[in-house]
Amino acid sequence: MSYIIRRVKAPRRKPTDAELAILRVLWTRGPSTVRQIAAVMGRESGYTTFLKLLQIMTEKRLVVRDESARTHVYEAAYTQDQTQRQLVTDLLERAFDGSAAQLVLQALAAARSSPEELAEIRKLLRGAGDSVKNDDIDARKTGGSR
Amino acid sequence: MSYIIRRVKAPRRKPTDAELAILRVLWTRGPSTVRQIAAVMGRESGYTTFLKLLQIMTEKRLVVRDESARTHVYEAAYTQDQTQRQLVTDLLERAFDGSAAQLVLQALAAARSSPEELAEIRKLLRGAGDSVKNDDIDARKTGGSR
DNA sequence: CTGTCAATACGAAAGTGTTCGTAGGAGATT
DNA sequence: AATCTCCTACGAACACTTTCGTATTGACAG
Repeated sequence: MSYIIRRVKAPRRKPTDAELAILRVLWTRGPSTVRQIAAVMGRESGYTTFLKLLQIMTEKRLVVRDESARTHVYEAAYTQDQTQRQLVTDLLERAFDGSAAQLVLQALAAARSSPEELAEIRKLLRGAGDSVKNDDIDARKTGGSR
Repeated sequence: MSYIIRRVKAPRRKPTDAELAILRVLWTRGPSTVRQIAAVMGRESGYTTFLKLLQIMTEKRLVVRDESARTHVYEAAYTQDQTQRQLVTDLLERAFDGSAAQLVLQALAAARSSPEELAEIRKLLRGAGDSVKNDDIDARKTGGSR
């Protein structure tokens, strides 16, 4: 007798480009309908495209769907922090051999950070001391983004 | 009269997963043959897969092929630094709204950096002063990676 | 009840990425 | 020359992502 191996819970792949774009809307706007998302993205025409994507994302458990009302409301299943960390971890091992220092270096070079940002990063490093605890960092929030 | 728009030079897309894996081999080993790459990756069986990928990468100008000998030798077209920066830039705007500070934060949280790495990052920040010049950073080299 | 509007569900098409089987050529060995 | 081995070239198959056309359903006004 042979068994078919069935994956009970998807291994949580990283979101694709289009999916990430939608997640960004959900993170900034909060729970939203398909139409709202399409509107924010300035593609009112491609309504069904977003619907389809959100259906797929629901299957992948990237978003949670509230079906109580006739018009469904979607919400990101993971916080922006969680997803960002996942993506950074992925990039770290795919292209940086796990060297966070090298990645930080490239980030600074790529973004030409403002003095404010540099100061903030210094503060974070100082605060982190010598061992970084994830929860500490989760609690902290960065003020302005650009 | 109407003209067909022809893209003369591909806009240099970012390497895919499989492509990046091959590039990593080329960066560490230097110019290599298909067989060498397949061997390093422990997939001697999938020889033609790597050959195909390298042919595609040659078209995309991700690698340069030396055809002078019967057995071709491939070399990365861009340095690891250049590619890393491209990938970081991409991630930065796709998932971090351009906030380098936030990305640095997540990198530190994700990697649980060693004290040595943290010290190194601090040094880089100090050296960077208030405005980061890319060339400065290019010149500098990080010692150990993990 | 019936028509209309807006929303979901579904599937097909097009593009890209990855794997692999097969063909054919060049050089070495017998 | 015939054969064997290693190499490149090529195309097909498969999976995944994105887009879009069409069908169906539910709510509601008339």
